[in-house]
Amino acid sequence: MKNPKPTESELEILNILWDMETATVRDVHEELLKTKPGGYTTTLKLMQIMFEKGLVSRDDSSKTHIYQPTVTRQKTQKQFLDKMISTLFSGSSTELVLQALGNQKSSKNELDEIQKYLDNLKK
Amino acid sequence: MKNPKPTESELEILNILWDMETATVRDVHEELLKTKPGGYTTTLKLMQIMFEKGLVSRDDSSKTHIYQPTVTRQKTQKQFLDKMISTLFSGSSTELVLQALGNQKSSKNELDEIQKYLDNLKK
DNA sequence: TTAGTTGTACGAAAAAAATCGTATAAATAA
DNA sequence: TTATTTATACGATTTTTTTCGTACAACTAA
Repeated sequence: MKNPKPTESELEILNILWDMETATVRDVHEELLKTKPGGYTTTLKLMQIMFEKGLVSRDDSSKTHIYQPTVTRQKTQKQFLDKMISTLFSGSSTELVLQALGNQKSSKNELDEIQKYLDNLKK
Repeated sequence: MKNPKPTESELEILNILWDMETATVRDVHEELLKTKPGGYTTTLKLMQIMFEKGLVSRDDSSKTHIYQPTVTRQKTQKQFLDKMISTLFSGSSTELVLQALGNQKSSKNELDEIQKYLDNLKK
């Protein structure tokens, strides 16, 4: 599979890897435990599967392997956004944006930032 | 379960129901076939499960049951957006909006619409 | 050296989701 | 009436995802 869509659990792990840049299974597992119970080997297995799928790479030169994400946060965000726009917003990113803006209200600063961005886009 | 998160397949069916307002299993199945192969009973089973979950209601007064979505497109959009914002955009809807705007470029008209919306929000 | 600790590999079980076959009842056509 | 078509119900199987137990190797401390 070229761009395998990460599963829910894999996404949690990717999030940690994106923050840490580089991490061992234990690092990731400890971080996961903060929000979700589970055994160490579960995390290990997941990361092994992610390695097989090519979602992460690893340095196995020493006993404790060191993992890195191979997909970027941005790319993955885009992957999920695109999917969502097509299946839930009939292909209209505008619809999604309006809905997202309506949902949680952003601060004035954030709105300004978006407007600035829009002005740029329009030029 | 109060607000069960529809699965991928259930979402496809909901999309059809949202468009048709009301539909039989056959209606839905025929529509599904246009984009995805599969047997009739598969669709039937899925819709039965959705009924059990409360995602759809049905009128079974005649032999051929007539289904309706019980969740709105909007509510479901919000449900998935919220999930996505929290797991993939560290809780920032602004980040998501910027990313969505950057991805596919919207037409000038759409951008205007968003700006108008923003102006309204800021007041 | 030997016991304990920490790590990976791997298979298998459990859980969740999707698919389908078969039975059967109701409607329809001949 | 009888055969055919068209539905639902429902259990079973398959597939995908998640979880975990066990074996074993490498490192660490005594």
